[in-house]
Amino acid sequence: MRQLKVAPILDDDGIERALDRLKAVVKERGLKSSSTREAIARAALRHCGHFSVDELVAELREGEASEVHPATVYRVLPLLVDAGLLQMTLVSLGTGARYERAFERDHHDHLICTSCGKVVEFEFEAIEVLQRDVAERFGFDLTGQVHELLGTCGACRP
Amino acid sequence: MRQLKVAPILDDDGIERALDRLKAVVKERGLKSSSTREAIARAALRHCGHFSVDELVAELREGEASEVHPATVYRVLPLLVDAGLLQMTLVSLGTGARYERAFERDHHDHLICTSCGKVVEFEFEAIEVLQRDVAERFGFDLTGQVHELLGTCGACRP
DNA sequence: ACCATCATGCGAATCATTCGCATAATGGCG
DNA sequence: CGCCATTATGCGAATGATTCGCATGATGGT
Repeated sequence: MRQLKVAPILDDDGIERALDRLKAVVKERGLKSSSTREAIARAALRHCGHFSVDELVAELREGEASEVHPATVYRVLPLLVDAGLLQMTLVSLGTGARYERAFERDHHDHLICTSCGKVVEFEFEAIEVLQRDVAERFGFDLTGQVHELLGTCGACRP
Repeated sequence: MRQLKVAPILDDDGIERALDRLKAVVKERGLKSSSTREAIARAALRHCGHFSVDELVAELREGEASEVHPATVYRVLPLLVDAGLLQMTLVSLGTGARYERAFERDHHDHLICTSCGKVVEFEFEAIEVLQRDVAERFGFDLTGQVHELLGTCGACRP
């Protein structure tokens, strides 16, 4: 088990690789390219931590795509998830979806303090092995998972 | 690891024990008793599987509490969760909260087919041990968790 | 019984997300 | 290179779950 540092920034080459992957998915589905979608992908990939749709929209408006409409972002994000660029996280907090980069990044789970909101990211291969065992045992093809541990951190306890 | 059958019905004695626990929490927080809250608790505890807020409201309207307002149910459910009578589940499906009984029931996780919606409940002590390890390692007091495995079941694959 | 406090019903308000539609961009094909 | 079918986008309205504010009713300690 190990705690993960903040995810390293994805360098320019990494971004290109991610966009290539996106293009592949776009082609495979018979979709068309679009600069807005690419801008959304770039803005999302820039992030090191978790971000909300609103934050992403705000950043895009400041920068490359001053006209993006939230609806468009809502339409594009699932595609980025399918392409493996992002994953949805912190579902258990309930207040709107949050995303984080999944491309070229170790898979990890979250430990969340329900009192102060602190989030610890950890990677624990042993758990993943067991998860795969479960899926196999029941004949499932594992495609995703939500695994969030909720509790009270040391600082929030008397 | 073992698959769980449908949860057994909680018998009358069990329901009384659950209500006692609820009363204890109510007292401890300086709240007051109420027949509506008890009716909501009873209706919720009757369920063997997962249920939505709407379903619960509908049942209450048919039965013991024909006047309950959804807002009240929304207010009461978190208390029942805190008291350990219920837990929120199937968060990853996204469409509104679902609950299930947690009182006098083995803890378990869910394996969900994203294609047909089938849900397999399983209990896997080894995973829980590791979860506790993680919490301890980071100084957290574990109070809850969301653990849902998503995939495609055998029947939904070619 | 009295009174402060909590619980409830109700409808309006919120908030994230989705939809419908009109318009713009894209890409394959002639 | 330009046409046409198809996809992408912006926009604002619609949705759907959940929450809020408030007036009224129930509860429990004194």
